[in-house]
Amino acid sequence: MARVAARKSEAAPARHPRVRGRAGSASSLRDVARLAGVSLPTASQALNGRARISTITRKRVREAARRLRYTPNAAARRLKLGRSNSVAIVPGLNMTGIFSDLFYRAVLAGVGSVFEEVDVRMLIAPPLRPSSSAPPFVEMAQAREVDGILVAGVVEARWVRAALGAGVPVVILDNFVPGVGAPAVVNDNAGGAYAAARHLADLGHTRIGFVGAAVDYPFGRETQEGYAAALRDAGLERDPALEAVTPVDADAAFRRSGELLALADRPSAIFAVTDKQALGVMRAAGAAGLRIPDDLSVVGMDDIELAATTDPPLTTVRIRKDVMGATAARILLGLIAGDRAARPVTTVANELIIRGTTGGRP
Amino acid sequence: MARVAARKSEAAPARHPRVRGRAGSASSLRDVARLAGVSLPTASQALNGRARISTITRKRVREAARRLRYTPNAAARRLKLGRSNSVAIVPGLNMTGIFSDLFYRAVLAGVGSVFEEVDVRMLIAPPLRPSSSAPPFVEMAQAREVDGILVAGVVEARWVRAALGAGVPVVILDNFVPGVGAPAVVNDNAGGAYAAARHLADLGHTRIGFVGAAVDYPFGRETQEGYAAALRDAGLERDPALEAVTPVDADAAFRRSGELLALADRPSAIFAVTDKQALGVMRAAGAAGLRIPDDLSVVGMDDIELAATTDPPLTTVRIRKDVMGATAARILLGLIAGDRAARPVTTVANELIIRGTTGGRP
DNA sequence: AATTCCTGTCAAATCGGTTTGACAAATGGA
DNA sequence: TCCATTTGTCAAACCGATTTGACAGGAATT
Repeated sequence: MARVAARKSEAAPARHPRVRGRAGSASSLRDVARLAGVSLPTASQALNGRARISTITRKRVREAARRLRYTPNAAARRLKLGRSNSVAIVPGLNMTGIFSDLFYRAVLAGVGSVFEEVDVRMLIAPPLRPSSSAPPFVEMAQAREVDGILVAGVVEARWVRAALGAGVPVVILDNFVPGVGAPAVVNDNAGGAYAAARHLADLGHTRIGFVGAAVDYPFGRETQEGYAAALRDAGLERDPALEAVTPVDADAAFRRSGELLALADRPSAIFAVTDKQALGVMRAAGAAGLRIPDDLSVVGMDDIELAATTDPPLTTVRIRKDVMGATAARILLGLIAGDRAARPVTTVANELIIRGTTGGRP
Repeated sequence: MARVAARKSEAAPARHPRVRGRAGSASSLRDVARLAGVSLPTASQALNGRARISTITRKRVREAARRLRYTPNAAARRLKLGRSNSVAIVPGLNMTGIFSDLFYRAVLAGVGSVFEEVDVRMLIAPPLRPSSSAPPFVEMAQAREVDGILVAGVVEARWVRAALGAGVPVVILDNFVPGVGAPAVVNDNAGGAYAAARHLADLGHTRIGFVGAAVDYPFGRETQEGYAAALRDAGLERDPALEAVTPVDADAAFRRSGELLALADRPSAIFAVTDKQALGVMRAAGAAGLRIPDDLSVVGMDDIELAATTDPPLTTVRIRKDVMGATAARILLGLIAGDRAARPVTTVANELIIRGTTGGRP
């Protein structure tokens, strides 16, 4: 029964010499150890530098690793270490996809820069859809496929809880889910709107129009509050006739602001809560024969790329999306590292960018 | 020396009852097997359905798995199976970041839809930078961290070779690297330009201006070729005075096309190779007092979101970025599955979208 | 009743690393 | 010279799954 032994490939040099470089055959630590003439654990230690290894041995192992183009197998390392060194980026319910949303695109640029720096992988999870079954990111948490989860936008509380229950930290971007242990990073919508309206008031405008967004969402509500607070602080009366709520796109804003401008006592300035809407306002001004900023001042919010190239360039409140993203990423890294004391909500301040669409009262 | 045995946790029920549900303690297959009263391999088989397992046992195991919210550990499975079920998306040298580029954003929407469907994870690799050391995606290949790589844009041939050498297939989007075994998916730039110019010729225009891009890149060269071919086929002479090359942005195009329109024998139509440039042309027309399409026809290329909302809406050649992305993804999946016969280059056709900026010759 | 064939289950090996602890050799101190 | 350290290496255990093959016990066949 000579068939018994000969399990270990050590036994005999096999029929063929070892096939190296064949497609699909990465070299393992075992190969490195063999080439360096040391045991497998020694090779591991030599490369990772944890234990007492003689300089000469370490050098031999390093050289062997280099020659074999050795790269540790990611799955093996993850299994042993219990960390995946990667995070999931989850497009929220309000997004059509991570790549299809202008706002999140910018936010994620900030996220990416932070994770790249510390060599953490970013996994794009499939976008959330309303559904009764667990979304993929929950499974990813339970499978320990990721060390942390960053949700961008709207998400159901129970799924966040499920992920946290699996021991995987979650940070929520641009949205706050109360009563769940997940810290959030949001824009200071109220502050931004305040700055915009205040800027117009400071220029001497007394009839300041408002093109807002639906108040059922935090964004719409908060910007309206900021606008109202600015008027109050400037000693101005709010006039419901000057306030409009429209969907967040240029066409809708074009139509509604046209009506505002047709008023006998029309506004001399308009604050639109998004640049897209501001673009619509500008078009409406043109259609009404009003010059900007001489006859009408306009302020937007967001600072989209296009804002700098309109004619005249748009004064706007810049939402620092990259900062939001980077902040969220850093908080998540902290939680992964074991921090327990993350603030429930971190608010990122805006920046007023004064360009050419605002001027003194005519 | 009673300390000897008692390694296996089976031995004694320890001081505390098993801590389940503690944060960070996912349940393993061992837990499931124990709860179901079967051995570990039996549990595995029961869940994966490969072998002969009695219905009753299978049911018991399934139930146990459900109760424990068992999800197989991703790293363990990957290690054993030798596949990671994920692919890397690599932003090419010409991109500032995967999220910062309008073009690739759209392409990646298509990529994402395909991979989501088959439950393959998408890893965003750090953007390439010119450097002598191996970019991250090569290491990811060598570490078998991904099963395949999708490069979007410009990439150095040697790094592609390195990844292929590690046995990981690569597909290149929007660029072709000759002499490397990586299939490419590109847009039919020449065909699109041909369609645009031909459309103008068919409308009766004989002096058709061209606002192109630098010919050192394939895009610039191919669109110019398409334009030239269309004129030739329509029996028109090319006039160098009507052809301009500008950076791909609205301002540059605005200036250069202004010069074209100032010519005594000005063009009655202009084809700009990108929508951004076409926007500049439209502005130049406005500045020169020319009405569109009555005095000047304009065609762009790309079909950016904005194109549909200009005044009048822009006639353009739609680059089907989502199709490009989906095609590349499918080819990559094929290669991962073992296909050997992928076409070196797959060209995706464009679509002429006729809107309001083109009309018959004045 | 003896033999063959299924069925259902499990022990053991494996994927490729990391880490603990044992041990031999070299060094230092008395 | 002898004992106590220190230093360098390796054997073995482990992470959490999958898969092969051995082995009982029951059913079917002769």
